[in-house]
Amino acid sequence: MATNKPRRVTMKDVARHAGVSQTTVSFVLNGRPGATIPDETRQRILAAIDELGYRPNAGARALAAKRSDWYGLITEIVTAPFAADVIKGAQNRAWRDRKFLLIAASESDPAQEAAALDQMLEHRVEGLLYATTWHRAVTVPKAAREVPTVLVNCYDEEGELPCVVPDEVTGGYCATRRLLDAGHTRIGFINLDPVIPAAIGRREGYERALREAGITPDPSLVIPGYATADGGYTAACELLDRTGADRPTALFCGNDRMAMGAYDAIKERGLRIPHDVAVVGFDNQELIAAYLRPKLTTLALPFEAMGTTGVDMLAALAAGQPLDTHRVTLDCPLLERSSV
Amino acid sequence: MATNKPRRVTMKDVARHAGVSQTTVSFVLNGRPGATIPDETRQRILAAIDELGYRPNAGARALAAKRSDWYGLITEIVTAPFAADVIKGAQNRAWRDRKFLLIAASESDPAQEAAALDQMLEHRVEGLLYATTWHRAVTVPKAAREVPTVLVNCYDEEGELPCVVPDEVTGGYCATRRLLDAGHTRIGFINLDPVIPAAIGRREGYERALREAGITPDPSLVIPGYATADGGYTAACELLDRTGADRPTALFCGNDRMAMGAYDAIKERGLRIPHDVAVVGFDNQELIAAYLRPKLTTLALPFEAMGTTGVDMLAALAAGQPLDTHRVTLDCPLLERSSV
DNA sequence: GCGCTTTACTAAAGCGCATTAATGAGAAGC
DNA sequence: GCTTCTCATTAATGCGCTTTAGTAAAGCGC
Repeated sequence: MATNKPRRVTMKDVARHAGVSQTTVSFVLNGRPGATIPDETRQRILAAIDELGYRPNAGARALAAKRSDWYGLITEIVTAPFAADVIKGAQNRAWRDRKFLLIAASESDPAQEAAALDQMLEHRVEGLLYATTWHRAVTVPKAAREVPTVLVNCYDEEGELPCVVPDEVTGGYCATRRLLDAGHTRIGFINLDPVIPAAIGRREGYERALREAGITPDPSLVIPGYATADGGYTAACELLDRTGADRPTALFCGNDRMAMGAYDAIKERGLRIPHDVAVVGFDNQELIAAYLRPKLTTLALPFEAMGTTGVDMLAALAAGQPLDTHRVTLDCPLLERSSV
Repeated sequence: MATNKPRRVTMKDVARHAGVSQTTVSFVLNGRPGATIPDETRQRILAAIDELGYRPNAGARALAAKRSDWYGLITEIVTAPFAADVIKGAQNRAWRDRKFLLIAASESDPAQEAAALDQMLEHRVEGLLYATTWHRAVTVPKAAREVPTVLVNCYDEEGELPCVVPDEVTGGYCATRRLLDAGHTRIGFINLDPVIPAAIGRREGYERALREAGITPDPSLVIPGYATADGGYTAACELLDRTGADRPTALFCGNDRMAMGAYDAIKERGLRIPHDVAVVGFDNQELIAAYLRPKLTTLALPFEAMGTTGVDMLAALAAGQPLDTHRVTLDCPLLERSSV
């Protein structure tokens, strides 16, 4: 059933209704500099637009102006709260610049990712944001080179593409520093998988903070664990079952889920948080951090800020400006709650 | 600095390179039925496309074909995990139909919402999905009437717009039924704010399940609470502090956060889950439900399914087909864990 | 060889807009 | 009264594509 479409109002209709040419309408709409339009005419045109309910056709405009006003955002998994924050940040900044975000989830499937990328390029995106849920090296599909691209929360091995990533070192430093400031000197560090950037960077920050405080890092206090509550539980048990002065009085956990497990281990032993053992987490997962008892002091990854910064970098690149920093790092803010 | 753009390859370039007309290239690309194109020619054209790295221009295509292939999705808050699931479902289904999703967050700000809607209409979306994070009545901006619109997880008071919502009644029924099947006869119901659809529907289901089991619902067992862990804790205390046979042996909680609070109240009293008190939650918030001890049996809201169904309804509407159901309800699946 | 159909292809119009070059009207200058 | 200039406006072109209305050539039956 071809439901005879009512044919949308076009600029020409507006022009006729206002008794001017289509060009004049276009000038009014785009605030053409160099074209002087008396207020009387402008009002007449605006009135016509209003009366007819005219809406510019973004596609036609893009075609004629050779600007799409689109940015593409490819993210691994839409569902992850992390990804959502990146989207939020990017979206807000993009709309501010009157750009639109074309969002696609790759769902970690290369085929789907390639398809998404194709679609974006066919929509003539003026730039591409490529975001991951966890900080790591990625291989970006070649097609992405056709357009300015910024990596968010990841980087390419070759270092060819600009990126914006969290400052893991400073994150580890801040967490440790917070515990040192609270008087702790034996600080256990339940780290993530030691080969990933987060684990490497945070450990570096952890050790730096200790050295600055005149403490020689004790490698036996750093143990890796699976990034789950169980993993945190197991690792915490190992640290807490040491005897006497050997036992840490504070734990810095690789993420909030691990901190959740650590809480269990601590409580099981009749120890109190933060009196006997202080805990700092990482990730600031609201549902965990804010609802654990006591509430968890943790560091947040700057997802939203990475989203906005990514768009800013893209805007610069798309405008042909050189970036002053090829690799931007953003701080991980410390969120004070009650576990230290 | 106008970095002289290299001018993209167009269909005309492909045509020239393959020694055919632009029309023929178009026919090949669109698999025109009725046009017969010998394989030899088709291959020549495909080769040319490949060699030149041609990509169709989606905007131009939309303009000429008068189809945008866009659907718009307006959601309250991108950040909420709920919204992410709707996006995921809608996105997947849309891509399957070779449609694209233009996603915007209204962030509960009417001005931003209106702006987003304008942008969508200017991009000539062929349909609109309007989604909320919690099931309720909404007032949709008038402009949405310009295009087929489906409400997701919400409805309009007038009942004019088609919608897809969770079946709260069946949800409440299933939860209660599960507890009845486990042998419980005094089931406390810590409900959400009694005026919202979720609370009303679930209570109806709760009472129906009881009656079916030959139990007369005891209104004193139903108490509303704030939708937080604290709210759940307070309500649970009230129920659990009743004496003897008056005390419920099972709790059905309005959401997982409230269940989390209820857990605390139960454990505080030295009662065990599920032996002394069984608990069923709602929402299936992974971070809570899967990590509570014992893991929480809960119902999931069908966000992803609502997303896909919404797109399906939109597709039907956009094709001019009548919907067989104006108001689609989707079941809330029960997720068995260990709290019953 | 004739008319007819089928096959393989194309010219041209136009989608709704931005943009360039141009034009007519009036004001200013002499 | 004439030119020159500014102001307000527009005709016309084309962005890259789809689609309609064709046409030239080949194939076929008789």
